[in-house]
Amino acid sequence: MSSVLSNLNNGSAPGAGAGASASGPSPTFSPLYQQIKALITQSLQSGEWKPGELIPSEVELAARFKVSQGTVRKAIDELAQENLVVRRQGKGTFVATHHEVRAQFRFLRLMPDEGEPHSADNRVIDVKRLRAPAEVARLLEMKSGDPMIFIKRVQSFDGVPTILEELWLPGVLFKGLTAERLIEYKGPMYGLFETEFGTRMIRATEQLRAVCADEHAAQLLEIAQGTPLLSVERVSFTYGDKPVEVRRCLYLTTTHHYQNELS
Amino acid sequence: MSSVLSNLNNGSAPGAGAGASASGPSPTFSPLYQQIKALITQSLQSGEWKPGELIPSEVELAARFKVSQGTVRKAIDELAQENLVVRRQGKGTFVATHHEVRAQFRFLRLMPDEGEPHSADNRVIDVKRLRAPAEVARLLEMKSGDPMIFIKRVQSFDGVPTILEELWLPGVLFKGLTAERLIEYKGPMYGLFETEFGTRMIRATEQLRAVCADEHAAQLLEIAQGTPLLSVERVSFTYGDKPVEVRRCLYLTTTHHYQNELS
DNA sequence: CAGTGGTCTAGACCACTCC
DNA sequence: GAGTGGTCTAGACCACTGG
Repeated sequence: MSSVLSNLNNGSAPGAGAGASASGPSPTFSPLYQQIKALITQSLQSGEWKPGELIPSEVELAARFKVSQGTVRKAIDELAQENLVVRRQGKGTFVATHHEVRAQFRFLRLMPDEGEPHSADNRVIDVKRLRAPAEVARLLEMKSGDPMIFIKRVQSFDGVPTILEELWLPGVLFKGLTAERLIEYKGPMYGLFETEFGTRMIRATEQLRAVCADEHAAQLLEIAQGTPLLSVERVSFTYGDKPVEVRRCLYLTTTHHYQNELS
Repeated sequence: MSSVLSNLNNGSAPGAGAGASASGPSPTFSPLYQQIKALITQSLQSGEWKPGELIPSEVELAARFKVSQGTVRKAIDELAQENLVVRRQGKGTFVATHHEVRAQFRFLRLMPDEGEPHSADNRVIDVKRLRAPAEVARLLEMKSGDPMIFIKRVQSFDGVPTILEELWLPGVLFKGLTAERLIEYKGPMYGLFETEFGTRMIRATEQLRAVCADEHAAQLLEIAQGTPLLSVERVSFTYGDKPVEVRRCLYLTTTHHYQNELS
């Protein structure tokens, strides 16, 4: 009947209301739409519906979960708001993907002071297999010394080197990742991760600081040592709030700036 | 009857649906709940309900606007999401205010690298009446030379000068603002603006860059000239997306960082 | 206890998209 | 036209808050 959900609709009329009922000392309850949301998220995570694909319609999901369309709708509303899915009127609801202009700029806040953002051209400096340093391991909730993939690259805009990035990825999740794959791949790196390695970045936290370019950074960015740079340390998370990427970026902010909205 | 709204409910059954009907070449339509949202926003802006106060209940608003409670609910949902209003179950819906811990950190993203954020102590350096420079006027959609209030202050954490700010405010809106008022006032500056001058900051945009401390900044922050600083240029907006503050901050990021969420 | 927001349902009509 | 998400209603029960 009521599937696995803690819904208690039986015979009688409409009106349900989740929450505790008379029976059972069950400790925690969550609203029905939250449970639906969790179920849908599971299907997304498991790859039952892949990025870019259409998910079942609201009516179909309502039937599957034996709840009203309104409840499914509220669940999907929240998923859409968290950018896990995208609603398109008349078409349906799609799994979000990093292969869209739309999603690109959520994770790249560096904008030119004037004019529209150009696409960067990427120069891969290095791709190595390394052991996780203590700090990286801590941030990714792994053990120090676990196998990792380390990537260093420089991004240029209009031929001007502007971003120097160093990434750490869990070796287990990104086994076949090589410099060649990175170089030949067209499009955003998170798109590559998503389609080739089945790991989709959902959200990230960043810590920003102003620092001076050391000799190494100065050389790669072709600037004077001591030039002020914007340091951005990012931790990215996939489904289930699992951290899967540590990234340390240095942005040259002479003709660009980091754009942020406080709302 | 149907008030001022473009709702077309008459006699018949339930089910309404906004949008164009047979009559009239009316060009633009917006959903009912958007119109309700706009009306509520007007009441907030006009000061009919002041920050911290309780607004009428959903049922009361539904009656007033002659729509269903669900429609009012959707309008308020969006207002809550935009932080214009705060819902409290069992109590009611309140006008958001800057006099809450909750609201403080939305507009101050600088966090200590370790430990909990302390409250800053503020040292007002200067409060002047000036004419708007071209750049400030442009950002605030005013005319170059319009009367402005200029504020310069330094904020310290644990006795360490960390933030140097320069603010520009429209003189018309902040007439009675003096150094004394700023100094004697306890609590967040946006709280002062809200209660004393009736201008509530709703959202802001920030542009971040890494720069070097010039002589002036170095002196006030008690650091060496050339120290890298995080430059944050903010424009704040009040109701109706009207820009009412330009702020240029310099953050010392040796023991603090600018925290950001990408989601 | 009454009043508030929070959840859930069922059913209606709408605008949009694609065939 | 059929199918999708988007809006709207009316009514039910719930959890939480306060007197």
